[in-house]
Amino acid sequence: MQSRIPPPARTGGRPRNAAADAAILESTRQALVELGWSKLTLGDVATRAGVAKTTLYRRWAGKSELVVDAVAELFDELELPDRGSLAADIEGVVLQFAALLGRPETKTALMAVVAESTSDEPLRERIRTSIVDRQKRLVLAGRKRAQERGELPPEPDPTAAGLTADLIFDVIAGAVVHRALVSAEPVDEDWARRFTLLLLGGLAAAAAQTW
Amino acid sequence: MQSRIPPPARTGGRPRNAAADAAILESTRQALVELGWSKLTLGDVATRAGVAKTTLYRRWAGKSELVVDAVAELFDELELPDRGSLAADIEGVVLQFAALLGRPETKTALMAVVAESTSDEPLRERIRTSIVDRQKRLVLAGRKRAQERGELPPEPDPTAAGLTADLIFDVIAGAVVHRALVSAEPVDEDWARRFTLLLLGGLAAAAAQTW
Amino acid sequence: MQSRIPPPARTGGRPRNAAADAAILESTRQALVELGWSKLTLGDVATRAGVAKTTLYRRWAGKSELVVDAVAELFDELELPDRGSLAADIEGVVLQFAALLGRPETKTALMAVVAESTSDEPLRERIRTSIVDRQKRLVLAGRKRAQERGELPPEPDPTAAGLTADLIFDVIAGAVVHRALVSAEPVDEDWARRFTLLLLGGLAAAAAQTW
Amino acid sequence: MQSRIPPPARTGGRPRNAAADAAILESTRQALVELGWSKLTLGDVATRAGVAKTTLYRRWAGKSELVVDAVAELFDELELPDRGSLAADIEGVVLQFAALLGRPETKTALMAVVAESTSDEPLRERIRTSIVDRQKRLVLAGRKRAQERGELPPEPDPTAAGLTADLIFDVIAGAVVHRALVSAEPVDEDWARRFTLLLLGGLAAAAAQTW
DNA sequence: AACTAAACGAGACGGTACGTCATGTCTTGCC
DNA sequence: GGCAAGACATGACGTACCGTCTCGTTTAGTT
Repeated sequence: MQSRIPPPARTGGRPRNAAADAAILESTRQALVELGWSKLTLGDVATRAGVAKTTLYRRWAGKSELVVDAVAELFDELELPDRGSLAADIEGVVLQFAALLGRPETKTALMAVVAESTSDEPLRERIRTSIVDRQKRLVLAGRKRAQERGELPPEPDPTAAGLTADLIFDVIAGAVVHRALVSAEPVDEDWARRFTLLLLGGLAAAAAQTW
Repeated sequence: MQSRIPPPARTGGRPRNAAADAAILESTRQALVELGWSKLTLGDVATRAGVAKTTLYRRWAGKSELVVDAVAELFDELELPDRGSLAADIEGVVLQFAALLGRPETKTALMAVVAESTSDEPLRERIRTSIVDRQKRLVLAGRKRAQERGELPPEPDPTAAGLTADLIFDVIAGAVVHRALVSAEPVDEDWARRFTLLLLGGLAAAAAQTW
Repeated sequence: MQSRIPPPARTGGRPRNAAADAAILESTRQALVELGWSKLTLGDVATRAGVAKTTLYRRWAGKSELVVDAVAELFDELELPDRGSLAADIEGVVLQFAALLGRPETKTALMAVVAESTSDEPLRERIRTSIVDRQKRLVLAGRKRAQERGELPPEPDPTAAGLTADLIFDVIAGAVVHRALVSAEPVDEDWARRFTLLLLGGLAAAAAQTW
Repeated sequence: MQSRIPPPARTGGRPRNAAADAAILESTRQALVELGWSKLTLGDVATRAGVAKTTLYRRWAGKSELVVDAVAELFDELELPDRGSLAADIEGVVLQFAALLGRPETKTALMAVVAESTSDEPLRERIRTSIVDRQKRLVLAGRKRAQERGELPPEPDPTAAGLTADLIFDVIAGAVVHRALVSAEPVDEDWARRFTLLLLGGLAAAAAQTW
């Protein structure tokens, strides 16, 4: 995944300061918390990072690209906890994801860049690769683990398996995001339990059908 | 819900031009389609509407408020079709909602104002009353109709009923939005059928438990 | 002479603040004294004048145009003193002109805008009308007065008269500017006397020839 | 006169590339013609000369110094032609000087560096030695030759001689510059003849006085 | 029919941020 | 040590919108 503007083919010249990247991304998250998306300015980010505006523009094409990168780093910490059962694993992921969305930089930035991406195809692509697909791995890993535990039967048809995984993913991610950001209600243990119950029940019912 | 700035108590003076409101809202939607949220400017909207900037500011407090109103009008057309069964009704709502989200002005505006609302409580309130609650009513109406048909048992506990309705609502709206805007995959009849199957199966399983 | 950007044909709208013009021009001269031409910035001028940068750009196209106007105001104070004889009048004008060129805002600005004008024809035209031609009037007025006094014969041939006036003008203005700005030597009473002697002697000799 | 930054005392290391100097000065003149003073940038000059910016800064302190050197080279070609009489010699110098000022790089650069020099004493000094004094020598040489021819009497008082030479120099250089750059009229043979007539007549008249 | 008070268009205004550009310095690796 | 390449901090550029303001001009509904 390449979202920063790459340095020119190295034929000479002073190399870019690697520390600046980290400082810029951290400052971006900080500024997002304090100012929100629409009041965040690249000049301000540069100042916080102790870096010139030109340095920032040399590496990122604009506000959206920078924010996507800054937020994407946060999604690296998501992982599938092993809580012993499929239901518990799902609850764990839901709560972990909700905790991430509860952080002000994430909640503000995520919706804003998605909004921008509705009229910017490359940006949508970058969001998908940098952010969204990291979560999809969790769904696949969770199913694999459940199958190893014998909680789920092996899926013989790979096409149907992919469709189901996509559906599950949209349901989980969509419900949690909607609950947290649109309904603005807490995603607590109780909600996670009820949601997991609904999801697993639905999957069982669906598995009984011909898809 | 009143989001426009109200005219002063009428003691005389020229009344506001009612046609201007419609022109402004329509121009706002048009501009959203062409420019997206971040490049939409109020000056541009005023020009398109053939109206002075002052006229616009006399009636709305800012960009977010204006866009919420402009988009809210689109949600007026949502209604619960009677397709004969609970499953068919849900599929109908899903497809209707997806069709609305397919329009560029809706998709852009919805995510953008939600993003702004993460750091603007009054705005979130306005979004809830103008937009979100219009959808939630469909869930409630759908359940009522299903109970009348005998497809669902009456819910004796109003608290549990509310919790369930909220959960269903977050799942439906969240999944459709995520599919349409983030995954950027089509919400077609097939997807709607598979999603409905999952949802109803989950509800049945959940109803068998003590919530 | 029109060097400011004119306001649009008045059909409505808030009128320009006339006081701002004076404040801007005065601030420009002040900044020229302190900073010199190349370090003068329009943002700084705007700040000094207590005016927004946009106001400044609404009225002038750029640095050169602004400085020409600012300096041109200084040339309004030049006038032909009546000192009783042609020689004394010339000496008076020379000293007056030298005093003007001695002011730091004039000396810096004049050469700089002339330099810019070498690759900017409209600017040269503006300099000529706003600044240079004001001085040429002094030559014509001086000759007229000398003719009334009987010190010079009436000039029957208008073409030759024009040529002579242009030549005199280039000699006077050029010599004073060169002495003051390039040689950087004082234009004092002694120099003025010697220069006038040379000029009048030359004119008398030239008048004896067929031009 | 040394206006380039001298290389460090030679203790070893790679010597400077002498060809680069010529390329830089030539590129400077070229860029002056195309861009004018204010739009000329050192980075652009370096690129044209096929040289790194650092090389340029290693040798010159800034834009003014570089341009003075670039233009000074042009003044090397000035010389006093022997046309047989004082009047003809003066006309020849005037035309030669005018031809130099007619070149766009000269006219632009000369005024610009003089403007900068009004607030930069070392720069003025450099201009005087590199450029102005080259012209003044022509005045002195011309007088010497005229005295040898017997057209002018020997000047017994060296102080008065210096004063007169300075005055003549300011008058010639000033008038030609003003005619060419400010009035923007051609300095042709006719003008040169009329100007010389005026000057020589003035000198004769002045010589008749006690200075 | 005249009065009155607000709406309206136009556009100036003080601000703030934009994204670009030039300056003069620095760092790196090759000659 | 010179040199090409290019990153860097700095700071001005000229533009675009912001939201407010000041005009002169409608446009009702009173009186």
